[in-house]
Parts: sequence; structure tokens; C-alpha cells
Amino acid sequence: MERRVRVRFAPSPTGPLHIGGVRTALYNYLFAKKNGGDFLLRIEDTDQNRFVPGAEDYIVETFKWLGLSYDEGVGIGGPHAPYRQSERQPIYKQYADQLIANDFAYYAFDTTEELDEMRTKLEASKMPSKYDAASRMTMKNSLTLSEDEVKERLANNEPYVIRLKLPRKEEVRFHDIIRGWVVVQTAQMDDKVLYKSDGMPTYHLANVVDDYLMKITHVIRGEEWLPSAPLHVMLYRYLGWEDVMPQFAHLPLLLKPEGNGKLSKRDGDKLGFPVFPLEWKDPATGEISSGYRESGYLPAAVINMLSFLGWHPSDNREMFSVEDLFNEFTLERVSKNGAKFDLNKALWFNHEYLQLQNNAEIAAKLLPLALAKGYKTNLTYLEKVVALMKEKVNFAKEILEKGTYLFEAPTKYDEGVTSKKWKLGVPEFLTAYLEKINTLPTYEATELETSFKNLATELAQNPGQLMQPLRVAVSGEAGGPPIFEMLELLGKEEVNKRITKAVAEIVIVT
RNA sequence: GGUCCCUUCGUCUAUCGGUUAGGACACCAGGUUUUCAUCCUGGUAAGAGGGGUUCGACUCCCCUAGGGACUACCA
Repeated sequence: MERRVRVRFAPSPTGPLHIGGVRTALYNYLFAKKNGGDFLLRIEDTDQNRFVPGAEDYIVETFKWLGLSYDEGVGIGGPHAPYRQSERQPIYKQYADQLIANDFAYYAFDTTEELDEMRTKLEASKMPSKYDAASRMTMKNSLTLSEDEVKERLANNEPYVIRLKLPRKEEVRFHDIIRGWVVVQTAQMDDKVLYKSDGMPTYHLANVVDDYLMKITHVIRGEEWLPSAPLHVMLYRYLGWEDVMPQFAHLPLLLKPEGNGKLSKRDGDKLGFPVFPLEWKDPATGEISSGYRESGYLPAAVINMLSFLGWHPSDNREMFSVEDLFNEFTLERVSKNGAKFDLNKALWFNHEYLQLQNNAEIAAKLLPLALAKGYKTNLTYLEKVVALMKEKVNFAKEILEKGTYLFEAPTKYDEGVTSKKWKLGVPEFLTAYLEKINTLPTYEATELETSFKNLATELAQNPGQLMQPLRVAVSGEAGGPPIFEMLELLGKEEVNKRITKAVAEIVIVT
């Protein structure tokens, strides 16, 4: 029987989601959409010590920003609620008990000190320092203690954990959609704690139990989970769920652009690009880390960029809308090797998506920012600014940053230009030009340009030598949008003011 | 250290035994813009090394090297 595809993204709320986590969520989402299945958001907060306030909201907010809608999960509920593991606490114990009853797990009473001692001893004798089939018989657990003592300890509420009882020598194999067959010997594994002394399950137990109860069909997660996947396979087997065990797909990691190691939360802004989707303020330290959203990245660009970090279609297309990805995403085409994050590519994607947005839309987003900067402007004018500047920038907000002179008269003039091109005769020319264009019936770019060239010819001057002075007089900058379009946008009154001011202020350097 | 995973241009990658090893970003050059940028055209640039298997290997196998992950009562 074909089961309905159900996948989940199951982050732990220990801080802001980083961009690698976002990609994992994205791949889950795309896979669900592609296969007409469900995408769930489950919060794995079984470690109360690492809980960070605001982290869960941050995740939900990230999903909203990127448009990754989920079918069940925190905030919206669903048939398998609750979706927060801390609220599912009562569920897990019975499965741990079931494992004990079937002799697949046991109680362990060892203290931290005893555990440490065991490990240092084993290490000293060059033995693998694991709590396993070999070492467990030297420890304090329900396999070594008498039945009465175990009962007594439990009755006295002595702290205990429940450990998985792994066979000494057995082969565990499973098929990973991305990596193929993975084989591990139980001799290399250890008797992982499934149930902690604080009454909470560990990740391993909670994850398997919830995936089973929530009818998850595919576990798509980061490669850091690959080493514990065999343990999870054993859990499915011992719990009697092997026939409905999800298929695994372990995603390659996102690596730092330079040097070695995986991209981690700590990298923050040190690398010149955000590691987080949204800006994050650490509640403990107050430290702020930048986010893609606040940096001006477009959701569609982030999705496209992220989807290509580890996945690629069979042809050469690179611009993929979310809908395109729905149609074409397959786990089989996810690559095996880790991907280094590339800032330039991210910028390029954003540039491309910015060009696709219409000017009015961009202008509307920019208006509050422009007003906040103190620019006296409006939507109509802003839209024209966007039209002039859009293709030059990677981020919409750069239009305001690079195009200050489109809103305010320059207060200083590019010295490279003034020192080289602001020569004798230039002020006179500009004044004459002003007079000429002030009589123009329409203040329009082509007219302004024709007048400029005609005047230069009349005065036997090289227009090329005068273009830069004109630009600098009006904008203060050496570069910028096509000069006559800029004049048209600024309008007669403003151009008059600026040129007059420049002529009066710029000193001819001889 | 042990276990597992990975290895094509600087980066992301295509190739599923036979290709002049393709694309994109970045970089370089030329053109457009009498500006900067954009844009257009072109260019530089890769199968980690060594063994096999095969008529033939980037592709399959083995070894070596390198990178990464994991190795908690964290996820």
C-alpha cells in the first residue's frame, strides 16, 4: 500500500535557525509539494537546559517570510497534536518501558562520575570508551544488579536512565536515498540513553516515536545525523515498526566559504554574509546577528540560491521559482558532497530577482525607508528613481544609499572630477546650458541631450569634457545613471538650483 | 584516536563507460554606456594521487591522501 508522503522539519529551539537548517526545511517542503504530501513542523525541545526563548517564534517567522507553509505543526495544530515534544512527554515513557519489557533496553543507575571513570579507564587501556555490550556488565544497571535491588532503587526514586541494549555483534544496514546503502556494525555503536533521568526522552527515542506516530514516510535531515541513523533503525526494529520505517535522506552539509568546517551559528557576521534568515538578537547577551531579510534579500532569491546549494537539475537552468522547484525537485538529484556557501552567487541571485520585481512594488517598499532617511519624496517620484537605478544594484535599499543625490542636493563634489575636469570655461558653459534648457518647451531627456550637444558644438567645445562636470554639478558623484535622464527626473527647478550652486562653489584648480 | 560520509574549473555543479568534460557565479579582455554600474561578446580555469576491471574510465572496484560529520543523561 502506498502511504501518503509525510515529511517533517524538526528543529530544536536552541537559538536562531541557521541557513543550513533553512535549506533542510526547504528540501522537506519541496519534497512534500512535489509528491502531494504533508509537511509538518515539530519542535524538538526535550532538552530544557538548552531552551532559548524566542527561538520557536523565530522559526515560525522564518517560514512565513519564505512562504514555506506547513500542513501540521506548532501554531496551527493538526491531527497529531501537540507538536512540541515537551508537551508530549507522557507519550514516550511507555515505549521505553516496552523496550525494557522486551529485553531491548535496560535501566542504568551510573552516576556521572562513574561514567567518567569507566571512560578514562577504557581510554587508558586503548579500548573504545563506550557504554556497550562489553562494558555494560561492569556498570550499575538492571543487567548487573539483582532484580530486587533494581526494584528497590526504582521504588526509592533513585535517578536512572534507560539505555538501548544493543547486540554485541550484528550488522545494521539501511538504504539512504542520497547515499545508497550504509552499513554499520553494532560493535561500533553504543548503548545510547533513550530516556533521561529528568523524565524526558532523548532525541533518539522522541524522534523515532514521533515519526512513527505522525506517520512520517521520509526523514530528510542533515548529514550530522548519519552516524546515529543505524541506532534509529534499531529502534524501529525493536519497537516493531520496521515495516513502516521512514526512508532516510541525509543532506550534505553547508560549509564555510573559506577555510574548513561546517557553517555554524557562531560564524555570524564574521564571514561577510548573514548566517541567519532573520535578524536575531541573543536574549542572553543582547548581541545582534544580521539576517537575510534585513539585509535586503528577496525570499524568492534566497529560496533559489539555497535550493542550488546541494541540488541541481539535469539541465543548465538556474532561475527556479518555487513552483518550478515543486515540479522538478527530487532527492535523487541532491549531491553527496558538502557545499561551500558563495556570497557572490547569493548577490547575483538577488540581483536577478530584483530585476524581476516591478518598479511600483519596489517603490512602495522603499517609501517608508526613504521617508525615514528624511527624503522629501513620494511614490510617483520613487518609482522613477527605481526605474533609473534598479539594474545597478543587488538590493532595493541600495537604490536609496547609492542614489542619495536623487533626493538631496550634493553637499560635496567628487574631487577626482573637479580637479581634472572642472576647468576654465566650464562654469560659463554650464550657465549657458542652464539658460538654454530653461527655455525648452518640455524638460525631457532627449531634448536636454540635444541642447547639450548643440551648445557644445556652437561653442566649439568637446561635449565629452563637459559631461562629467555637468554630472558632478548635479549629483556630486563621478558615476550614476544616464545624465540627461537624471536631469529630467530632478526637474527644471532642482537642476537650476544645483547647477547654480555648483558654479558658485566649485573652485577651479589650476 | 575510532566509526561513518565525501572528493570534476577558485565556488556551486552537469556528465549516470565512448563528450573538443557543458553551464552559472567570480575573475580577465573587448564592446555598449562619451560616467560608474548594468548589459552583450569572448577568454582563463577542473576529473586529488596510485593501482586495477575494460577495446575504452571522470564515470565501476581497491589502496593512499585530503576534507567533513559523529563519537553526551545536546539535538
